[in-house]
Formats: sequence, C-alpha cells, structure tokens
Amino acid sequence: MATSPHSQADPAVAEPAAGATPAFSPLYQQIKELILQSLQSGEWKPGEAIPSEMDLAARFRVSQGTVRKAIDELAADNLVIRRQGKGTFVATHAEQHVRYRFLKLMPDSGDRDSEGPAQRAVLDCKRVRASAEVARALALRTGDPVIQVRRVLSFGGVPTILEDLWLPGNAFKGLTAEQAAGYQGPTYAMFELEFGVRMVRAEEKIRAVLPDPQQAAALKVSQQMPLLSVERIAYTYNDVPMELRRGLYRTDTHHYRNDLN
Amino acid sequence: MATSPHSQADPAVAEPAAGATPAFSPLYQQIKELILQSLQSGEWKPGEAIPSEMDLAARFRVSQGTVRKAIDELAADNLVIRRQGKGTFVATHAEQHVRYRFLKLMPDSGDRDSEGPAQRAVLDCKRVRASAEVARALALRTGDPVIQVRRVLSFGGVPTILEDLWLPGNAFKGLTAEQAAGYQGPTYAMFELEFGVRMVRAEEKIRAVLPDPQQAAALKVSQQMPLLSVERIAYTYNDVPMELRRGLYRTDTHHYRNDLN
DNA sequence: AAGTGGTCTAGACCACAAC
DNA sequence: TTGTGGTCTAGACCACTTG
Repeated sequence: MATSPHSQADPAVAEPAAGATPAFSPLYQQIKELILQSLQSGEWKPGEAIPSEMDLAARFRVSQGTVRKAIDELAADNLVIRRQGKGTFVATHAEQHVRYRFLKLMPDSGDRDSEGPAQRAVLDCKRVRASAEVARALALRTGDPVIQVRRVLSFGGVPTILEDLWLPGNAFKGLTAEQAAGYQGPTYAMFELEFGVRMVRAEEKIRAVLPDPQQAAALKVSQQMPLLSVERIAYTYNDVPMELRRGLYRTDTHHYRNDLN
Repeated sequence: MATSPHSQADPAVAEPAAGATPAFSPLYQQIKELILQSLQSGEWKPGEAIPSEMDLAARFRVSQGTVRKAIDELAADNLVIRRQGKGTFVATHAEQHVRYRFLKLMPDSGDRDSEGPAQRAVLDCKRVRASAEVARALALRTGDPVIQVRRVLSFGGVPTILEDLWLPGNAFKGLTAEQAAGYQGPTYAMFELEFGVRMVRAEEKIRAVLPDPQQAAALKVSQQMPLLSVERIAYTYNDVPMELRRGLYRTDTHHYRNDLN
C-alpha cells in the first residue's frame, strides 16, 4: 500500500501509478470511491440494500471501521441511507420523507404536507436542438439533441410554478408528455425508474424578474407581478450535469426557504 | 452509566433522573453537549484553540475516540474548525475563507473575491420598540427595546443591497452607527468581538417584490425593478434568535446562489 | 436467535506544524 | 523532538429489526 498505513492483509485497492504525483488518499476514501463506482454502475439500485459493513470489509480486505467511515461520508452526501437493524440503502427520490428534496418553495402558512401534492400540467414536451446556453449547462455541444418539457405546477388549484426542463436527448430518449404528466410522485423518482438517472445534487441561481406575456398567461398572473426565477442544474454521479431547469415561482402565497449553517 | 455501555472508569457525565423517561443518548452526544456548554459560556473564545482531544478525553474520563466523534459533529455544524497539527479552534466569522458565510449573493461573473469588499453606508441606527412581528421573530415581547439598523451595501460603487437589522436591545446595548459602519470585515465578526454574540446558523425566506418609493430611492433603481426580498433570522447557541434581517437584493448584476444536496 | 448498524475502547502509527 | 489532529485495526457490547 503506497497510499495508506498498515497493510496487514493487503487491502484490495489499486496502487497509484509509480513515478507520477502519487495521489495520496486515506484508505477509507479509496473504499468510498469503490462503493461510489458500484452505485454508479448500478450494481445496487435505488432503494435496494447494499452489502453489510462486514461483507464490504471482507470484500475490500479492510476493517469494518474503515468501511464504516466510508459509508458515513456517503450517508452525509445523501447517496445512501442507514437504517439501524436493517441495513444501508441506496438513496432514492421516491421516498416519503425525502420527497421533493430539491424543491425549496414552501407555503407561507403550514407545511408542504398540509398543502397536499402538486397538480402537474405538461404544456409541451418536444425534442429540440441545444442552444449555446443549454449546451453549456449540460456539457453538450450546441445543436445536440435535447428534450424540453414545459409544465405548470399548481397547489390547491392555483398555478404556482412554471418551469422548463432540458434533458440530454441521449439519456432521456423516448420521454413522452404522458410520462412526464402521468407519473405519481417526484419527477426525479421517475427519472430513476424509467431512465436509470439518479440526481445527487444541484445548484440554483435565483433572481427576481417580471414575467413576459406568455409566462404571465401560463401562471394567470399580471405582468407586473414580480416572480422568483430559479435556474437549476442537477447533477448525477461524478458531477455530470443531467438537467437544466428554469422555474418561475409565485411568491405571494409561497416563499423559497433556505437554511444556512 | 444508565445511558451508555461500558463504564470502565465512570465517565464524568450526569445521570438522567431515575423514574422519568430516561433520556437515552450515546456517550459522545453527552460529551458534545458538555463541549457545547463550554463554547456557549465563553470558556473558549472565537478563534481560540479548545483543549486537545487527549485533554478533553482525560477531563471527561472517556476515550479519545469518543471525544473525537463529539468534535466531528461540532465541526460538521461549523461550530469548531479542525487544523491538523495545530489543534481545534472555535469557529469565527472573522476569517478569510469563511467570511460572509451567510451571504449567498454572488456577482454574475467572477467570484466574490474578484469583486472586492462591499462598501457599507449606514442610513440609520436607532433604539426602537419591537413591533409584534419583530418581537415574534426575536422571541421578545411586543414593545421590548430593539436596535434597528438600516444600511446599504455597494459593490464597485453600485448600491446592491438595502437591509434592515433588528437586534435585541439587551444584548446589543450601546451599538452605534459608527460601530456598524466603521468595523472592517463582516458585521457578524463585530458582533462576536464587541458583544460576545456568535451567530451559528440562520434561516432565510426569499420572495420577489417591487420596492416602495423609499426603497427604490435608497438603491437608486426604478420602482418597476423586481428585487429579491430576503428575510433572515440568525440564531446563536441553543437556537436563540438574535437577529432579524430584511434585505432587498438587486439581481440584475448578481444572483442568489444555493447548493442543494 | 441471528443479523444489521451504532457505540466504545485501547493501542499503534501517520501527517502536519511548531519549536 | 514534541504535540496535534487523522487513520486504521481488533474486539466487545448495545440497540434495533426480522424471523
């Protein structure tokens, strides 16, 4: 082991190339990387249990404590969920208590549960060519095939969110308006189930804007009503961008909530 | 030890009351709580080193690994910063790389460093009585003394943020406009230094709004320009609210950036 | 009872910083 | 050289879930 101390039984991890800068990293980081690769390759699917800590320790020939620390970090990254007595499970957007993890819009009074689920109306779902902007966000080339979805989310019958989604055409080949509208539960859960694409993190840029006539009409609001513009890029494993989303949020009855630590 | 296994040398932690529901919690959580109390009581000040893991282990009569896990959580909560080879330090808002931890407004191009520090202009700083709304946010009673500060932050000479701060009158007795304007560095660092108040977390509610005439004038923008309304409640230890802040952000040259995990 | 994650300990050694 | 945090191990036992 060039990259970690104690090689009592030769952990089954790769040696760094000799000569070059020897990418030092602790054993548990290497284990984390290996588990990550298995997650990514789909060896264990969202919602399924991964092998027990003891099993993984045996597989990688390290102590249980080292595997534990690796999994601790994966759990901190929300890639995996630990359940005492049951096992460790691949995280998924399809669960009750983690649903709409990325949606920070909250009703001004009460919580999201009291409000009930959003009604989805898909206005459009078509195959287009990536604009320069969309291509940059999705790490594609201008003109590459992209699927664009436009939809409105309503709460209690009130149109509240208008958003456009852009998805890489390759990974999401065959996505239809019916799929986008009909699936029960978070759209990201549908992406996992139907396309094997799991979003693990996202970045948002938020602005205050006025809607153009078309947008105002879709939300049934005046053109003078200021709206929250939320541009999101969602990433799957390995920081690969898989979705660009531009949303307009009404904030007269809702607000965007953020916790700072 | 009623709440943890292994009492080899009787860890110096309190026993839960007999009879009542025995507040089970692991040893390291109890240690974390004890360290937290010392932080809160000011036994170690922001920026100072806390005792080494070995010292704390000896003090609390537990193993170093247990102290380590307690400190790990404190570090994850940003209450403390670990520095290999040097020690563990009480976190502070006065450091380069953690400065403006709570300010999520970024210039559209470049990062915050390229933009340089904000210029502060304090428009007002006065003692007032808490309105019902302010009192609720700060866990005070309506009419309690509160200090209100109104200021404008400019970047490169352009007024970008207009904000009002409300602070509990008791804890911030004697705060002057000169202090608010003159201090170099984050306002939260000044709070630590001058008033011994350290903000550890915050919640924000964000909306899109149009400014009233006075607000538009202070920011030198049209009343038709949509602005980001950011309402923040900042908390010190123990979830005690110590600041209510209402900001209006220009988002034509900047954006509010948020990372979702 | 068996299996899983969760806690705790003790001891060894590494990496880094300061003297 | 010393002291600090960081890593790794091995073993014991606890808490929770399932059969």
